[in-house]
Amino acid sequence: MSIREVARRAKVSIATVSRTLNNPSTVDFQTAERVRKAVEELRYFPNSQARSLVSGRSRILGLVVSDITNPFFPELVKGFEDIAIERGYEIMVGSTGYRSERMAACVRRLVERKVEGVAVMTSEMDQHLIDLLVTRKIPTVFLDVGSVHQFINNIQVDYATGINQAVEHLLNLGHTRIGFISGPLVLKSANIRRAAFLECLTRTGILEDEELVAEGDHTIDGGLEAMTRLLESKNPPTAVMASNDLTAIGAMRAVRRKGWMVPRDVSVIGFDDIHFAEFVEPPLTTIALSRRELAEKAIHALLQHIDPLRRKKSPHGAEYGVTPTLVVRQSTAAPRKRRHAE
Amino acid sequence: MSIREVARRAKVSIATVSRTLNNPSTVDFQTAERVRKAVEELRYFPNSQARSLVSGRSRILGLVVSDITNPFFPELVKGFEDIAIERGYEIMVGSTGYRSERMAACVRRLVERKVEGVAVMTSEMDQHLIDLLVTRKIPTVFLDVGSVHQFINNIQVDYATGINQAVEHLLNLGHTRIGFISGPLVLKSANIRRAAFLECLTRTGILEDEELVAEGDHTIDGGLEAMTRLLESKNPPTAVMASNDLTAIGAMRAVRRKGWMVPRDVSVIGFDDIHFAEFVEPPLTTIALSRRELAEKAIHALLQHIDPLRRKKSPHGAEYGVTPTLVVRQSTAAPRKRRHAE
DNA sequence: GTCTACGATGTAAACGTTTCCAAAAGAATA
DNA sequence: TATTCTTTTGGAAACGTTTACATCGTAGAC
Repeated sequence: MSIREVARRAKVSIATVSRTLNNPSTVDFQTAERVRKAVEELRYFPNSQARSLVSGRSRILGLVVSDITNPFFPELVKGFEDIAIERGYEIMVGSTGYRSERMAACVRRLVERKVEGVAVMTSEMDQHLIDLLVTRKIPTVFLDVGSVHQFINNIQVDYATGINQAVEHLLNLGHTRIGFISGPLVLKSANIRRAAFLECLTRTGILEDEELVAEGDHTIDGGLEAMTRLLESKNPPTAVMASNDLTAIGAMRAVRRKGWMVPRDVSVIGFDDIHFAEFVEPPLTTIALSRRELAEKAIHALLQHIDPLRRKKSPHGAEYGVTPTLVVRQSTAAPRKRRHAE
Repeated sequence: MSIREVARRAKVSIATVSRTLNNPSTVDFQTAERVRKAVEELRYFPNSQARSLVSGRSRILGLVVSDITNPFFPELVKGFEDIAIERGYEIMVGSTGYRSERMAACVRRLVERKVEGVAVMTSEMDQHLIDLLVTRKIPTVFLDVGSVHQFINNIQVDYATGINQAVEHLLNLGHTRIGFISGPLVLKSANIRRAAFLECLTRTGILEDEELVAEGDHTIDGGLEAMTRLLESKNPPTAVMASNDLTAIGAMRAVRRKGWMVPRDVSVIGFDDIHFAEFVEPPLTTIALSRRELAEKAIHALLQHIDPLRRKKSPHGAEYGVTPTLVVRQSTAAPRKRRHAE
């Protein structure tokens, strides 16, 4: 059961067993073999709690997401898990459900489990929770909403580039009335995306009309409602961009409900490129944000702190960038002449 | 940082601090208050590794899934997490990616972390891994593929009931040629579903034709391919049931590609009722398998073992049941007369 | 042949808790 | 007043590791 029994069976001390497991080069080959044999025979597995208690390293990374049920996240979790395992870490996932007390409970659990780093891939976090992590010197990486600091990293999505590609795509097709459906504006992250969209649309002189932007809630139903409102205006947009793919899918439904067709009557562009985007009808043109890349950057950022920490010189947090790119599918096309809102 | 500092600040022994945290009734109210104040001021969080090392209870439950990216799982994970947290446990999720060496690594990690129970919600597990868990007296619950044993529980999905409902629904609509697209037959779980479908179809005298059943792989593309094959036969089915929703969605695409329409030319029924089923075009009629219920049953089964274990009388494993039910949406309708395969 | 250095091993002290046991101090009983 | 029982507290041993330090050969250098 414990290292002691392995030691007894291999006729060595527990120290030698430990060394065989962690630092085989420091023990005689013959002895090591004997130990390994004993380990095998007893089916001994080291107790990681004891291990990390004494070594101070839990080898766990925390991942905080808002809602695993949101199709954006599973791929992120998967990437995170794959890479973490590869690097010898485990992950502990927590969903906040957008509720701040769940977020607090989640952080508390991570701290108690002595995670060596936390990736917060959801909307902002209360300052006192951040302090909690910082005072414990736990490296943290945020998505979009973090301000770089000691132990605090941030991954900044370069919205402008992706959105510009999309707008250009629409302009080339001949669109001039381009609408936008945002996420819920209570969320800082939704505001960031909204600001990026509007900034780009106004810069190209496209968006003059207040009527062309609506608020959704990052769900299909929200997108449907928002788009319905947009379509009710006297002069509806000929193309609409959405803050995420679910919203875009909802928007497409709204178009269809009105008896119009995508992309014939309205072009639709999403954001994220969730797996399903490829499989809706018509396949959704969208701005792809690679979850794999997000996961890679996040873990890289965390590890950057962890190893040097052992060497007593922990670097300052850093800013990382991820650039989304347009994926053209079939939900966009040249606009059709319309006389009126029929 | 540690309990010792709290003790010093509250001018008590560490034993008293521990008692205040775990068993407040055994310590004087005034003292307890003093301790709580110190805990608060120092922002002390107990170290769960030390805690579980000595108490022998990790308060972690393991959840093994095949692929978090498969839309069936996120809801399961969510339910599992919610309920576990509620009961004072954490969860540790592992994806196997259908690869047995990943499964082994996953189990190993769970064992090393001393999880108090494991839910294996994926296809079968090698016997030696099961033995690993059993000899360590770690309660386990399987989905469909487990054989009840000491410490081993199983949740049996009552496929017959759900499938019967679906077949009856199709019969009532007037269908007589009903096809079926299975999952990958290398997976035991896919075989179980397939057997249940075929058994039901042959019982009602519906399925005589080998040509009406095809093998998919539980993905959209697999469903598309399989359905395409089915549609190529001289006398294609007027309705098709699929082993899961992704397959059904793929099947619908195949129908559309052929220039036919769902449900006008072919009715389609899925299985699982993933969240997206409601949002495809047309909304998918499917046999709903509640992930929430699965999670509840799984945790219930595990907890059943864990608490009594402390009281030295651990019950034998048990069999639990979950009954899926038909959800009628718009992918099914009465068959249209057809002369030929056009 | 002695000295030094090094490689292989063991001993024991941590790590931060929980919990058993004993002690102390009243309170209740005889 | 002496005894017993509570209630509250502290001391110390465990839990299963890692790791600094000590020990002991043995080989190479002189």
